[in-house]
Amino acid sequence: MYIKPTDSELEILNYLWQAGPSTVRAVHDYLAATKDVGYTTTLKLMQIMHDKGLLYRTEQGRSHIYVALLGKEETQQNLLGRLVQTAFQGSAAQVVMQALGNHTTSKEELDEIRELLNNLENNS
Amino acid sequence: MYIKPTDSELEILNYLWQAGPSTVRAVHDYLAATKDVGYTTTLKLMQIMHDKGLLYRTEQGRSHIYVALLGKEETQQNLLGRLVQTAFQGSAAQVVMQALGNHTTSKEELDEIRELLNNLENNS
DNA sequence: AAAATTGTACGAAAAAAATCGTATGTGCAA
DNA sequence: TTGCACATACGATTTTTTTCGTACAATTTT
Repeated sequence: MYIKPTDSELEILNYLWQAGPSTVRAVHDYLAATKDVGYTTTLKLMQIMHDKGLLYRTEQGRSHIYVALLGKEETQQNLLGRLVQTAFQGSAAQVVMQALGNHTTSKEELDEIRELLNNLENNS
Repeated sequence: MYIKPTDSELEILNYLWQAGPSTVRAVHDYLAATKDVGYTTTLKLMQIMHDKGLLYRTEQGRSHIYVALLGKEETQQNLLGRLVQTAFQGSAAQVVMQALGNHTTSKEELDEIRELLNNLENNS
């Protein structure tokens, strides 16, 4: 059974996926840029994530370096899958339609999707 | 600012969207069919949702009839939009690709998506 | 009419998440 | 060497969500 990261945890994971192994300080600076939060709050969150097995950490001098243990794509898949089940009655097509209809997407991306569509049809 | 329904609230909303105006009893029977939960728990949840403005209710004899105040599509859009932002860096195309790649979708649905794709491209 | 059933209200507690203050240790600079 | 900067640990609190027991009223059954 997968663990569902909370919204706060996801913010931290996003940073770690993008930045790679990081200190609490780095993560905190990133979070503090967009919201009002204390350093110890970020620290505690990351400690809890470590306890839960969401993060690995190693000592570096007198601070710690944290690494995400969940993969980005794996987590996206997990979260998307949940949403499909809980809010879209399991219909991926509905999700796709809504996603396409309500968010702007470039021509290149649309072409990419079209290609994927063709591949799917050929292999079924 | 939109209110994000919790997972439990979403289960109730799903039933109300599908069944229309319903009593707590009806909702509870539905929930109890798939999970172990007490009647007063469902009652309280619906009372809280009423307090939050997620449900409207009217008296019917000595019981209440509840109606969802959030629209289904509106809520789906809201939840999907959040996921796009929080887990997919705002890229709807990524969501589409993952949704298509990892869930089975019928030929009819794929065709429907393709058509939408064409419409999008023509109007941009 | 008495008893069982079925409904709401309400308080409280349990569980999960998020927040922060304080203590404490270590390295570095004045 | 004294003190400031900065790191973790940890406990406590607050907030949100979920759960349920108990009280009480109305209806239905026996």
